[in-house]
Amino acid sequence: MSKETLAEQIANRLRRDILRGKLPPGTSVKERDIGADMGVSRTPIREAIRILSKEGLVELRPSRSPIVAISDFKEVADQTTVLIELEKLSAELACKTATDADIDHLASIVNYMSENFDTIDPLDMFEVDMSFHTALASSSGNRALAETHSTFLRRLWRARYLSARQRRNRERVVNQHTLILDALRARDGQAARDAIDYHLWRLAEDIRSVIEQESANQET
Amino acid sequence: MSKETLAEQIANRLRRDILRGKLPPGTSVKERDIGADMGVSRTPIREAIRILSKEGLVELRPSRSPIVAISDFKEVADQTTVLIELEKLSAELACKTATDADIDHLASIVNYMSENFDTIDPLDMFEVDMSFHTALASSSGNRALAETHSTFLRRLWRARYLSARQRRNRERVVNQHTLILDALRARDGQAARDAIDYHLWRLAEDIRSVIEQESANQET
DNA sequence: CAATAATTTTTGGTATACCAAGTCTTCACT
DNA sequence: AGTGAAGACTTGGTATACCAAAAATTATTG
Repeated sequence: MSKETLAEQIANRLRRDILRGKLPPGTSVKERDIGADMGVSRTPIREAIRILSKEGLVELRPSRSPIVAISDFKEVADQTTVLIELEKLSAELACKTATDADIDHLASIVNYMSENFDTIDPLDMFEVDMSFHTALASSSGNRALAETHSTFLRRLWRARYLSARQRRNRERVVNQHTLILDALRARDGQAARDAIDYHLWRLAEDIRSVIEQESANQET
Repeated sequence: MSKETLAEQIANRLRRDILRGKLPPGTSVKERDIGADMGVSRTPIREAIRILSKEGLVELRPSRSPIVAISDFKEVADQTTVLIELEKLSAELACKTATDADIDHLASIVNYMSENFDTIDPLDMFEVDMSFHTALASSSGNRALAETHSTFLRRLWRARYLSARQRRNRERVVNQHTLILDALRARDGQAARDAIDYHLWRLAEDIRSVIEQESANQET
């Protein structure tokens, strides 16, 4: 039994399909078709589409089928820029407000990654990586910030997912996470900002290369 | 004739009522009642409520009437923190990307404020002030940033509105806007960040005092 | 054959109806 | 009078039906 509303379930399912690439960008999302597929009426589907629209995953067009958002290169770069800024702020705030439990939690994530980083499945590793950043944002104690951060993290999920798959040197990630954690432990806001900046800047580069490669393939 | 969908019109109307205080925090927003008042069915109203919920103006509760969001003090402070960070980023980016037209537009707003700041109605002045910040975010050339910024600006609308009404020294605002504009013209990203930081920090103080005062009244 | 007008179809927007899960009221029983 | 159970009512969630606008298609005409 699920306590979620139907619309939320549908939103979750559609979100997964979009992020995993089952519904590639540009695909039209027709209320009736989806409804027929999933055996539910248009109403909750409509609502689910609105949810995803606010998350930036689908694009609403007046009197036209919504489509899966096409993330052109600049769009992704822009979103990454915002994400970095939000996470830097999170780190800085977390230096003041993070509890010992918060830090322990982050440490355990880093630990897990470092101990398993050559045996773990890349996809699982990716999920763990995400959880580190989410936990960091949460420990800022600023709910609005954590939520907005989470939204951007989700929008960039696909790009990050693709870039994480092809990345070889995961050791780098562990080291950088450790740096962030150290700054947090030292309660050094500026150091934390710098560590995040450096870490995510590398991410941005990875994403850039993936997007370029993907759009190059699409031209073909 | 309006090109907006009914749901959007309703959302706009409800948003205005909430921000202007006609629907004070805690008021329950019942689909059927609103529908009866405005002579429309529940469907678009339901959708409007979802929109406002994503904007943080109303709070959805499982199996319960949504209520107008209660903005406790920390919540507003947190949102202000995020807004400041977003606007600092906007200013920094704008130093690189703003076109001459963008800067001219901002300059005209500052000009208008400076020339009319003792004759203009406080409310209109407030709207002009808002447009300055919105225009600044837009000239960053980062759509995701501008949209998120706009969301937070809107969430804080009521608090800013209240603080703007009681503020006497609007000259200060004009001066600070001029500083921001100067930094922009000089394409000095750091100076722009600092100018924004200083300007909005004052705003945060104003908001703080208003909220404290309001919640004090509410205790009575 | 081309262009355009008419029509059919598709699709989102809105209204209405029904249902289930709470909430509140009321009334019976101790 | 206090307590609790039953039922009426409120309210959000979902399904279905209808409408209008926009696309796509077909027909018509030069």
